[in-house]
Amino acid sequence: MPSAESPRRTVQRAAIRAAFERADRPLSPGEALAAAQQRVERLGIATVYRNIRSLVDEGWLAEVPLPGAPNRYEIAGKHHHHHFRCRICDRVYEVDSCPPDLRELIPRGFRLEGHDITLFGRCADCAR
Amino acid sequence: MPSAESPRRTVQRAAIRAAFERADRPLSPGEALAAAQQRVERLGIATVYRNIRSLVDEGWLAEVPLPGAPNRYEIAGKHHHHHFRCRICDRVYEVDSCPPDLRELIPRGFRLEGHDITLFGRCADCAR
DNA sequence: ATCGTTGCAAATGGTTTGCAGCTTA
DNA sequence: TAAGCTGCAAACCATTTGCAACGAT
Repeated sequence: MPSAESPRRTVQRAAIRAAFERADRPLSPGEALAAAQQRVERLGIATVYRNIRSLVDEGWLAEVPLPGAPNRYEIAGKHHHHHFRCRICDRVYEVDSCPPDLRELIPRGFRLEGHDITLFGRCADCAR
Repeated sequence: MPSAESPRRTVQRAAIRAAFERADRPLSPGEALAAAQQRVERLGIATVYRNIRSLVDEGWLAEVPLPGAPNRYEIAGKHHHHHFRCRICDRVYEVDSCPPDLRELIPRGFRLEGHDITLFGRCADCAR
C-alpha cells in the first residue's frame, strides 16, 4: 500500500503557514515571504514558492488568481466568495458575494465550470 | 498649441491592427503576432508589444486582464461586457453580461471603482 | 545515515528596453 | 534628411529548477 509522504516539519514551513494564519487577507508570495522572514531571517523566496505549492496541493491553501496581478493565496475551505483589490496599496481583501445567475450569459454550446469576480477600487485605508 | 504626434503608418502597425479587426475575440500578444506574421513575415514580438501599448494609449485597443493568464486585447468602445476563457484551448471570448448590483458587497469604507468577471469552462469547440 | 528541504544561483516565460539600421514623412 | 519604427538581443520581473549543504526522522 503506497502511503503518501507527509512533508517534514521545518521552521520555514511553519513560518510560512503562520503568515497565512495570521493574515486577514490573501497574501502574495512576496507578502508571505516578508511576514515569514520575521521569524526565519534567511528564508528564501524559492522556499516560499515551494511551500505554497505543496500547501495548495495538500488543500490547505487556495489559489486566488487575479486579473492583471500576481496570484494571492488564502487558507482553503472558506465558503464561496470573491475578492476586492485596492488600486492604491495593491492589497487584496475577501468579500462575501451572492453571485447572480451567470449560467445564462454564456454562448450556446459553451460549458460553464466556474467564474471569478474581482472588484477593485480603494480600500478603507486608501479611500482618503 | 502642442499637437500630439500621430504614429507613422507602417506595414507592421497595419498588420497588427488588422489582426484585431479580423479577430472575433480578444487576442493575446502571441496570438496577434501569429496573425500579423501572415502579412509581415519578419515581424518581431517586441513590435507587437510596442504597438499594442500605443494602441491602448490611443484608446483604439482595450486591455482584457484575466485571472491567472496573460492579458488579452480587444478593440475598444464596446458596451460593457465580460469574458469567458476556455480551459482547454485557452481562447477567450466576449460575453454579454448584466452584472448584478455589486456595490452592496464591499466592506464599509471601501470605494468601488470597477469589477472584472471572468467565466471559465469549455468553449463550443472544446465541449466535445 | 537517509533522503527530504533549504538557500542560492541559474533557468524560464512573458514583457520591456537599448541600439543600430531602416522607413516614413 | 531627420525622427520615428523595427528587429534582434539583452534586460527584467515573477516564478521555477538544479544542486550541494543542511537537518528532520
